[in-house]
Amino acid sequence: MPELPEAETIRRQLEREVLGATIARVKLHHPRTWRYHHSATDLRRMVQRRRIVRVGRRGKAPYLSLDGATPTTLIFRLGMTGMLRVEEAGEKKASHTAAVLGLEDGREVRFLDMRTFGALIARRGHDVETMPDFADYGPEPLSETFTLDYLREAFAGRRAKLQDVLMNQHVIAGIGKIYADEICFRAGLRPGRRAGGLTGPMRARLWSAIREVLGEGIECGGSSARDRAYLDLFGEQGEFQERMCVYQRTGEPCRRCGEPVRRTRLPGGRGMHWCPECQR
DNA sequence: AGTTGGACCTGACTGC
DNA sequence: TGCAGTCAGGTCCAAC
Repeated sequence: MPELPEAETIRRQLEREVLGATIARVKLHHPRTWRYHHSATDLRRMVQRRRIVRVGRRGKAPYLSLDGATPTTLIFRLGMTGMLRVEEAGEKKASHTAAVLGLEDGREVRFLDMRTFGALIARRGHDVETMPDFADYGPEPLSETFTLDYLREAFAGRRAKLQDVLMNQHVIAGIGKIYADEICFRAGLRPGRRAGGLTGPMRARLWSAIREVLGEGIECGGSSARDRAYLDLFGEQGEFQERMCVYQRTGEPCRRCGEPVRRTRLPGGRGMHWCPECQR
């Protein structure tokens, strides 16, 4: 599923492909894609006939900064199955094409979204930190604002599970289930333990693991673990799944100690993958 | 405020 | 073969 490394891969590819291009027209095919707007027309008007002056990302969401009389930002909420493609206008559209941005040069940015958890959101202005989507977001884990001190303060008193807190976008932006499992493995910590109970050395290991694992995810161009998983702007798979140690490896030997990887699913909760030997 | 659990979706897979 | 049930897990929202 698209998490920070996948979103960053998309951002980098988009930057190369469409920075400076002008969006000539917008076609919205699925009503859930514009559900954050009063109407499809409202969203279309905010985005059409504008030039892309910056390609950014906050957490799991790539976005386009658009110029014009009123500066505007177009945010891509990818949800579970949202994907972006850049293709020639004549090329056959994939099924589940939810929206299309037609560029002046004849290419299209296509938004695919099988489960329609994703959305396109246009906001006035260019400062995403003040937008309701991101105002309460935690720091970018690969930026300088994400320090060990921040991690200590943000985790203090937290009774929720480590996995849940890692995935909480208000604590740290950009981590989802796949990378949460892999980060916990790298840090040698069980995803089910309470986040507030970590010792100083544990937090230091976790801090390093977050940055290492997400950095490697980006180097690999993201992960395409499942059948219908993430593909990049050109329909290509990422490679991080080949490096994964626990996610979706239930019963397979731990890459470090050989013990079978365990999967725990609490009633009502998400599944957690972890090594009972390597993680405490 | 923090935490939990359900709802939103569709397609692949499982078991009878 | 068919068909109900389960699972995938990002985000929002209601309830404690």
